[in-house]
Amino acid sequence: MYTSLQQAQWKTERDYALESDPKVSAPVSQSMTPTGAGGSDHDDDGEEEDGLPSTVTATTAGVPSPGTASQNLSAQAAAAAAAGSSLKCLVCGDKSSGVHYGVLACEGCKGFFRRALQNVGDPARKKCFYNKNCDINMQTRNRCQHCRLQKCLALGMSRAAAKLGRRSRKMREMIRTIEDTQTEQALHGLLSLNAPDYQHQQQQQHEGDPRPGSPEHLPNPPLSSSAPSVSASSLAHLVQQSRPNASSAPPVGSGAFSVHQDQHRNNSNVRGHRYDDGGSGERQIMPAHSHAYSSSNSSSSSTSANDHQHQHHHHQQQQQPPPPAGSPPYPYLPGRTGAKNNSNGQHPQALAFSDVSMSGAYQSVIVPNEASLDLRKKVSLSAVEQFIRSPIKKRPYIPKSGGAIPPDGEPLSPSNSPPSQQQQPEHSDQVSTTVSLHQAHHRQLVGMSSSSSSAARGLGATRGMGNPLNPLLPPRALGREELKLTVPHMIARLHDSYNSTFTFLRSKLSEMQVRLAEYTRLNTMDSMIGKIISTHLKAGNQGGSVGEMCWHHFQMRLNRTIEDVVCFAKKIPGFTELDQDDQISLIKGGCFEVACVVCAPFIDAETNSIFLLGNSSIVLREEMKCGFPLGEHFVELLFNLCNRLNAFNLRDSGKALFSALVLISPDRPGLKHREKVSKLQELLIQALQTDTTQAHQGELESAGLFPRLLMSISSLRELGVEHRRMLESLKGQMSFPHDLYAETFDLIP
DNA sequence: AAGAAAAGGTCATGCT
DNA sequence: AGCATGACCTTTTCTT
Repeated sequence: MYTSLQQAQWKTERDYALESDPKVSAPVSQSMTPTGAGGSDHDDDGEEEDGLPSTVTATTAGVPSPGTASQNLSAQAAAAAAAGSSLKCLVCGDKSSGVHYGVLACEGCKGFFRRALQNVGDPARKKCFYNKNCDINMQTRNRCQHCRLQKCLALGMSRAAAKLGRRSRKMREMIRTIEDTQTEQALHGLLSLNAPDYQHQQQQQHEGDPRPGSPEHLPNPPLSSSAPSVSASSLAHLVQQSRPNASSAPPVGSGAFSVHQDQHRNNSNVRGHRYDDGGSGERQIMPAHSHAYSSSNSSSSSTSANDHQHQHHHHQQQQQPPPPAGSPPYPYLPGRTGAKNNSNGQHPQALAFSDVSMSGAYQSVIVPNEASLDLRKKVSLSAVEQFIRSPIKKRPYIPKSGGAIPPDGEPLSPSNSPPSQQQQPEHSDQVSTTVSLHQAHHRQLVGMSSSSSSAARGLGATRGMGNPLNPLLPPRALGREELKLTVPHMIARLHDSYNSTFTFLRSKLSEMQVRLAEYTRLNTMDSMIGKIISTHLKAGNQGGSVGEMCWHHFQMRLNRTIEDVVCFAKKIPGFTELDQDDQISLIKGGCFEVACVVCAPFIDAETNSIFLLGNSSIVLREEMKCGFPLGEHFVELLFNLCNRLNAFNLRDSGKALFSALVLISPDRPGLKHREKVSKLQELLIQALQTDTTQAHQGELESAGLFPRLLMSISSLRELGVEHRRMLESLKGQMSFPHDLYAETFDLIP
């Protein structure tokens, strides 16, 4: 589909001119002269740095195929009509030409990101001259390379993620059925994880080129390794022990929870040694993980992106307030792309995010004037356009967040239109999206099969529907059991469960803040003193490297969190109704990833450090890398992903729903009844979307939050794969003293 | 084997 | 002149 679509979208003014004459279907011959100079070595940098082999294209001075272009253009009209949609670039809102580097992107952003990967250009230009929160849309995308790149990365663009872009037609259709265009992009990673071909892909990775440190080519641990060996395991015991009567739904409310929790805690105490954190009596932190930008297999992007960031920050350090060391948190928060009217009255970029169009029926809403979208070449630009178009530096750009007055009296940019105006389209579209999801759910409830076009129909039918706050309630009376599986119930229940389960968060986060303040103050006084004290603070680290100390705390925290995850999982409505072996499979498969979500706040982007709960010490990223058995790459992924998750600024309810969604994945190995898990997952998706829409209503950052969350699931998965892979390689070389951890990850010899 | 999809290359264009 | 951009192209990889 994308082929025809992209053909339809590659229109320059020349094409429009040609189209005006229907007889002229062939493009002006622009014979590409293959210079043969090709053989670009650009990728070499990235490959060395990020450990990712780039796809080296053999540039055989190709023979231009004259027929191709003609065929392309002659098919344009039909293709456009058939496609019936105008997919938007998630970065800038321009017309997308397909999925590039894992993200629906236009040719411009594709090329931009490619050059970024190739590390082409002056790094100084990658600097943001504003507040690192520049709005990126079609008109402004050339103003700030830094923010554009950051947005690309935040959306999950990476060389490695590109592989997720190739999926079967069947898969693509399935995705489209489920969601609107924008969310489809976000679901991309999630659903592809569920797809059989994902596992196949993992198998291939396992068998494939094992390049150390390169998740893209990591030999994954055998999938069977994560399949549950249920019988008599302590994990199974945990699940069984506090398992509520499967025949009766667990009551909503803390009472029932506390019983389970108590059981759970008591049980923990029995294995008290596992929680011994060196005498502090505190639970330790388990570092989470991540990836500041790339989604899946982000390694490649992460590296090359890091390269950029490092260069970028090197420059910044000379001219601007010191940025955080290493990869800073992505400053471009989702919502910075809020709807705005640009000077041409063209469509606000936010529409790219809120583009719910699945069919041509909505295209007009998204792209009122196609021709106006073509901004390049030979078009005489208006003064305003020229102002907007001219790139980097000279432009006095007014960042949205600051709301500052333009430095030299320029008129306010369109980005400064009142929030109410900006958010209106976003909100309404989100509502529509939500409604379409609800309808899909309802179809399931009533046993209807969904067709590929049903989403679009549903969307059309419900556009403008009222009551945005409760669009998900099924329009029919529900039985008691069904009532339990409604979105509002799910949100309320999980919110409670999250807070009652991960009780260490509040106190430990406060402690972390105190430590961080102390740490920052000392570092400000004197970096050397700070370093010394930092090292001193790492008490209990006797002899070994900081990385080894982190490893100790990492295992303890994870060991403990696995229990919490079991507890939390059982409070997910519908979870205990799953097959018991499936419950264990889900927990085994997802506990690490949930732990990452829960513990992400203990990574601080500003200081680029992690807070160890066990001894309350602050450890810098670089310090942790030294001797950490899971490898430097793992630490990189961990920090980047945590920073990315933290940037979402999720409320507790959002974290709870997101954690649950991470856990309830029908692709986990060993599942017997995937369809049941799949249904539960779908409900969680709806709940998460509803919650993020409502909880972040009115926040500029909320635009695109939901899709970004979904996309980050693939990053989490990637980190989980890396975690298992590294454990596999360590298996025979060290002992794992924490039983639950060892059992969960099949480390027991 | 054919077709689809995406990566990567080339170069006209416009800006500094 | 040098550089960034993006439209259009070929090549490669994957799916059917």
